[in-house]
Amino acid sequence: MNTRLDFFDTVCKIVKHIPPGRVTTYGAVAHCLGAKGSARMVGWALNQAMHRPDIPAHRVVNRHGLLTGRHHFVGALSMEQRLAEENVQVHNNQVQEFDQLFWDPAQIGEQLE
DNA sequence: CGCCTGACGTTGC
DNA sequence: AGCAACGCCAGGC
Repeated sequence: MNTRLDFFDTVCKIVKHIPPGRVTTYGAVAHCLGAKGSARMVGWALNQAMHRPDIPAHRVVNRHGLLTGRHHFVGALSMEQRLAEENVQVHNNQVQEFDQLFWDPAQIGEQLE
């Protein structure tokens, strides 16, 4: 219950704080939530959050930098397409320079700084 | 009420 | 280094 709102709320905030041209992973968000072992829950939460325009879920990918959730995107624009608009090089559903474009949720404070 | 699935990650082999 | 199995937690059937 509260856990759901807490998880959802935190994921929501983190994803919204993801800077453009940057991508993060479910595990990184989960780790920030304190549920590092529940990376799946992040995807689940995002599934609920992606329905909101303020939630750029397309910037969240798996540990391999692969756009695993693009099949869940009902929009005409696919994740790779949107990421491409963000100057993020994506090829075959895989983010190029993923290690370079990787953004950690812990950097939120730094971004605000 | 119990089992399976799911936008993942880590550890073991 | 690559592949397989297990673990998480909640939702759906």
